[in-house]
Amino acid sequence: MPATSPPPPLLLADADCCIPLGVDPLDDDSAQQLAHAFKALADPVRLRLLSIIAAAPSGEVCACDLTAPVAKSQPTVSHHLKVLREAGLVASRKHGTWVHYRAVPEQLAALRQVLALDPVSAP
Amino acid sequence: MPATSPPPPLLLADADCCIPLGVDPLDDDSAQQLAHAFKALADPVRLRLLSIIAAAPSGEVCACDLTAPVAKSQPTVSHHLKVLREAGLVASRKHGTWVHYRAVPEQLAALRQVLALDPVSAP
DNA sequence: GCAGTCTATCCACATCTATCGATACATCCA
DNA sequence: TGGATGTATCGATAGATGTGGATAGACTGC
Repeated sequence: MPATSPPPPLLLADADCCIPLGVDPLDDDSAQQLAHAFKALADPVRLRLLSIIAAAPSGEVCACDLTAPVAKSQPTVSHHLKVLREAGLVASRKHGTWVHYRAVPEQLAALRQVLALDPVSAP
Repeated sequence: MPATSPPPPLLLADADCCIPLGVDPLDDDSAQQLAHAFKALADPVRLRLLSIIAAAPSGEVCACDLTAPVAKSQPTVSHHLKVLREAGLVASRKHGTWVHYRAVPEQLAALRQVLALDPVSAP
């Protein structure tokens, strides 16, 4: 049923949850959002998928070219891509039968900023 | 039995697994190590603990002051601190009966570097 | 020594998650 | 229109993980 639309990828850049860890203790809500984002990175298959996508010269990679490098089944790769998409780390674009994935630099930058200890070292 | 010593915290800075994601696709071993580190960050309680430790003015926090802020039991907090310690994100120091925890900036910097897309933006 | 306190470990349990076969959906082409 | 292909979803299952009570170990002060 289309009553419940798919949850939009949470954009950390828009939230107030990206204060460097060393500056202010996290409140509970921010910690929940950040944990969700880091959870998407907490799997070797997803890290490899993200690195393949991010390192692509064209900036985009067809999903059909992602199953072989990670040596997983097509449903498994699709599941991991969904997790990365819902975490806002990648974005997808339909191109006929194929789906092309690209990295979202803003989300990666937001996570980098959180891992900083002082406010100045955050780019 | 003390035959098996506790595993040392894996130091990403010493490994060759900290190449920015956008530069080179990750090999399987590097992905495993990185996933282990990000897994430590993939829990809201651990993120809050790490932020409290990293934001401490003295640079250290007694474990006895960490149970109340996160509203978890002492065994649970001890477990999460162990995960952070084994991931190399915090270090501990015994001070009599108490144990003081401090953040490990090098490990956080290594993870930040991985989340970069281009080699120059890595500090 | 002994009681009290702080920390880590052990154990059990509920929940979450990665994985893959089967299948549905969407699109293209003949 | 029908077959082929790429992708997403469903269902089931094995393994990982968060949580806390009970308990052991370490240290302090009396």
